[in-house]
Amino acid sequence: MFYDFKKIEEKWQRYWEKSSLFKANLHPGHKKYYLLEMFPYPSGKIHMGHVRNYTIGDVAARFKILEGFDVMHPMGFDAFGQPAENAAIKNKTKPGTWTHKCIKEMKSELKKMGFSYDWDREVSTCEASYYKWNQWIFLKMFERGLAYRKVSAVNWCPECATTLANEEVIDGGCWRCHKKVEPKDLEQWYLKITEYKDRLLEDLALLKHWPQRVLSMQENWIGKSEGIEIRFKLKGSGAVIPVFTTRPDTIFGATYIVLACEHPIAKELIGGKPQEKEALEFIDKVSKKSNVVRSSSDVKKEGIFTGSYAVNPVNNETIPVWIADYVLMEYGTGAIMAVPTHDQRDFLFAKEHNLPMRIVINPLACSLELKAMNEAYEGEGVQVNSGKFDGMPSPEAKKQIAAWMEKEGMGCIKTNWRLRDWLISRQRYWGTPIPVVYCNKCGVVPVPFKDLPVELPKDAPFTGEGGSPLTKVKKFIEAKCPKCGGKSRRETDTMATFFDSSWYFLRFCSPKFKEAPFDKNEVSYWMPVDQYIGGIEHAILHLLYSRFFTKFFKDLKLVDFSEPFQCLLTQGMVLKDKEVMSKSKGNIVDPDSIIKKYGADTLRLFILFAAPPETELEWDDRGLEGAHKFLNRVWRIQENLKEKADTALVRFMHKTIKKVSEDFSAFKFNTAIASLMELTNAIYQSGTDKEVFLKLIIMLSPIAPHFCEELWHTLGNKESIFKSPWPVYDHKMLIEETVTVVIQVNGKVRFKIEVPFGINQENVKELVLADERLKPWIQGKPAKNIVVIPNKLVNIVV
RNA sequence: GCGGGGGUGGCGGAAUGGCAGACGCGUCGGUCUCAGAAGCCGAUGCUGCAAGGCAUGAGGGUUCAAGUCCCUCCUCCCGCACCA
Repeated sequence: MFYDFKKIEEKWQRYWEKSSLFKANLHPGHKKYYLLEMFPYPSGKIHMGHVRNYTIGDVAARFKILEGFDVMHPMGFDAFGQPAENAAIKNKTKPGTWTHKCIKEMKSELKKMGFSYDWDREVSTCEASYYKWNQWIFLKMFERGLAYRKVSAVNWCPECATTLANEEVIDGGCWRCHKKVEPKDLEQWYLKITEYKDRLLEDLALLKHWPQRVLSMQENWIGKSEGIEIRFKLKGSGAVIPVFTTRPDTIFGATYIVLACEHPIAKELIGGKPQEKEALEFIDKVSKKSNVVRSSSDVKKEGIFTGSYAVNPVNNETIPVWIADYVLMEYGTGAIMAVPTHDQRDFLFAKEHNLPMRIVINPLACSLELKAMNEAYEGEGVQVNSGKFDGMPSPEAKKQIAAWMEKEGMGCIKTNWRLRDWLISRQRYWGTPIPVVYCNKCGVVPVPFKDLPVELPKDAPFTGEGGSPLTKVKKFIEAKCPKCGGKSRRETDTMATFFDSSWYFLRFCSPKFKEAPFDKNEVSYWMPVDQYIGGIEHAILHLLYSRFFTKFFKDLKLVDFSEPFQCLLTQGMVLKDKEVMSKSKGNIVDPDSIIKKYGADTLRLFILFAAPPETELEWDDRGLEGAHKFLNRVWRIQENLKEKADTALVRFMHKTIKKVSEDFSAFKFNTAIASLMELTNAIYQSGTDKEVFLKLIIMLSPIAPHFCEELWHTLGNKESIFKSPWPVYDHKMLIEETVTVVIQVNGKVRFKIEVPFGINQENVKELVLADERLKPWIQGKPAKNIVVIPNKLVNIVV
């Protein structure tokens, strides 16, 4: 009664592996298709998120195979990272041992899903044969000044006892453990991603097939803002405070200056002033507040007068200099010019502290009155109180004032960016060693290329006590300086794991290549990735870093494209009871248990049918049973095949081929499945022959591959179903003999008529007007207008 | 605040400006059965006895025709954010 999914799935998984069906081969002149899903961290078990991500990818890959493409569909493991160290401490094992065990387990789970990976290309980032090239890339960057060391206040996660990149800090907390991140002064390695900021921003325009959401997130993150840096001279000393603004049109309304508490000149300014003690206390108080508290916008803006004054260069006005908590040292110059009338934050601050205001822009419709204002006017308008710019529209004044100020030497036009250089040092063991040594004589010395890889020592102690285990391995630390041969100390920090994943898609093209990170020929054949699929959580970090690396390789002339991923699909999350599945919520559905109960094909079918790929998917046990029921329904058809299918069914099949082909190409798997269900329903109505049934099976095969392969062979085929061509539809068969035309009166559907396909407009009109059913609706009134949409609809307006 | 994406039956979700709710789940009914399960067949937006009327977050507009296009507003989700 039920098909034996367990037997079938194991059988075909073995068959596919033995016949190397999914081995990607390079055939110059063929159409290639590189399909990539984000490789997983090997935690040991796959979860529903993986199942969804990889099922979407697998269907796309198998569809392209059937369409005759050379498909490369590789898989590997993002194998470095902290969980392995935690596991090593907990289980008294080694991170490597634990990781390899997890990879083995995870691979076996992936295989149970029947994914069409070319396992010959598997890479794991924790192998020296892989991370050697991380080090190679790092050294190439070092050569070009793109990898450098600097001391700065870094994001420190006390829980993970390591530093974090800006991108890894989310809401002030660590992206992994969510603990509050603290500032800490450390000398660390950075990658100069800011050198590529313009290209990273501009080339977003090339990514026509990326989701708008991801593009705008990247744009936000890079954060370009154009304006002018204005030089305000201090009254007395004549020292200059530079101030960045995007609103030069408001400069004549700048009535005071505000410094960030951390501004280097702040303490200098208050020195010897009557309010010195109070001001120092204020600075101290603010510095103790966390960034999260400081940046919540509903908090009252606090500040204190420094006792010093500056001069507004455009009108030589003397204006006070304040210190306040609402100005950030990290952005711009750490000092702002305050225009309370045209900036809401300045407005609130000025009201609070009784500071002067002046209107310099009037809205087009009315005139502002200082006394009547209860918020700042931030819109466009016409300049007033702005010297020779009075009467000019403010957008024009924005440009002209900036140009004039630059000419007069009052400031310079400048672009500010939010993007910061990428901090890659991590105080961890399970990562790629940064290939440098520190020599007392020669300073920072890179390890020569010929000495790569710098291998991770296998015998580091895992005690769970603070600090990286690498700092305790004497043999590793003690090194010979490559320059002078003298005693030197090896770098014990390792690279952030996002380094590893920033180029793995290139390694897949030639996973065993020994001369370079990748073989240029293979890469020029397979790259760029035609379709990349993964979670939205990587919208910034991983995708931005991968784009950066690709541009770097282009500059090295190792690749000839600027963007690594042509099309991007970000699949939605799998929810249970409207919440993300998680251990802490206890709402996890384990894929393995579903495979045992219903088989992988049912799981694949359900997960594709329940929602479009991009949207969230609500897990539903009953929907899963429905999917299983459908497969059984298809299974039963083979027992009752007819000699010859009806013409109507054959026509419907051609329509289905068209619809499913289009839907698969557009990743609309849910509606493709709906069409296949309709065809199945039609077969149940009229019966079918083998020909039609085999076409149905081929169309279903990317989704339920084991199931379809079994039916395919049962019906007498010898080769794999994935060696057969994708069905083509016959245009002629799409044309029906008769069509149903909807008759509307005044836009409302009243009845329908059957007419021959392609009947001319006049004839349809005649038929309709003569129809008895029309009479009650028009009551003898003459038709004002008759709209005929051929083969579809007639609308009579009376 | 800025940027992006949504809001359609009891539920998941369909609809190149042309029959709103495909397909599935659920529910109800029938068939088969000693009985049940599984199959199979049918019904299922709301309202109304019916003819019909009303329905795509709210309100306006364009159009012969609007879930779809335009305007105003409400609301939810995501990202960035005292970013000057």
